[in-house]
Amino acid sequence: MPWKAVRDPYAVWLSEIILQQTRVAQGMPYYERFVETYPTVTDLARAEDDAVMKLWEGLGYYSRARNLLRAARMVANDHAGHFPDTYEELLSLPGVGPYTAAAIASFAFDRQVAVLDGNVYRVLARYAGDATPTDGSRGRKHFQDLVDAAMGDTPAAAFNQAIMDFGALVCTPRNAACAACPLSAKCVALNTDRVYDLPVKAKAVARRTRHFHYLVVEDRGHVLLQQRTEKDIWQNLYEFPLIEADRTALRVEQLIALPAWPDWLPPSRITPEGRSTIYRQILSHQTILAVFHRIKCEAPIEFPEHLVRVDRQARSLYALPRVINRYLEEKALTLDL
DNA sequence: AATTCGTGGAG
DNA sequence: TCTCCAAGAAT
Repeated sequence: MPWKAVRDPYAVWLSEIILQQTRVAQGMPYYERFVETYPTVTDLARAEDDAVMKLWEGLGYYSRARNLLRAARMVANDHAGHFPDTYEELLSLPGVGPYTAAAIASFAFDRQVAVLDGNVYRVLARYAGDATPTDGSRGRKHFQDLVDAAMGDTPAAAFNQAIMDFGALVCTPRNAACAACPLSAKCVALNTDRVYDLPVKAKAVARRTRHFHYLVVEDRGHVLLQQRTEKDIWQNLYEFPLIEADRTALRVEQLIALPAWPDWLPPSRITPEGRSTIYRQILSHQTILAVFHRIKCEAPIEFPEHLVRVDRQARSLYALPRVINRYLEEKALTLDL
């Protein structure tokens, strides 16, 4: 990884935020773009919210982007552009939790703290044959104790990098390299044939299905977008005006009758121009079924403040959820009709 | 403490 | 198509 030898706290922090719940291959291009666009934390602190969201577009878990900017502004304004160098102070930054604080403290400042991430859970649970559920506060405390003991006085930066690399390259979730593993003789999981039963997670993921009807309102060659502000998915991202319903099998003529139909879009002034196929977007806890309805405005309409009538710069300015971009790409629509 | 927050790759 | 889950954090 390009940042592996780097000790710059900004680079370490940025890469660790990007890699939260994210594969290296997926996060790498984002890291490159961020350091290129914002070489220092001060540069990032001066950025516009929408610009940072746009750079984060497609990476998911967008609270990371919002907290990234909040934290950058705290470092720039409250710490004179210098990252705090202790675990506790790092933990106080928005978006920096126990794992990330330990990673920055050890990699950037040589503090003697051990990281606990998905790799560490897996390596320790297997090696010790430990079936304590890793989700939940009790499991977290337990495995933190184990990794603290395992690290001992070994220099933290080297130990943390090594145990995570070991989990990522040898003791992998599937197809672990047990035959080549230097710990195989003492690995309890291997010697009791439980490698793929560990680690244990107590809870399973439950997904609910939601039905989104997007109104692609074309007004004299432009399109209307609105920002998501509710405490819900995709907060701060932009999307077409949305009507959420209980099913996808609805046409504009039926949507008009719903209470959720926007009052600024009078049915008398529009012409429905057909609906898209159903787009499915799977999130961690939801399945979104989205239908796009093209609607032509016959006469100019007035719309509320929270809507933006986008010109040809739209796609370079506004961060959109993947499902919106997939629709635009498939339709070869650039928003600048 | 339990839920919720995206997206994509692998099997 | 379906499940798992990836250098977790906030609420």
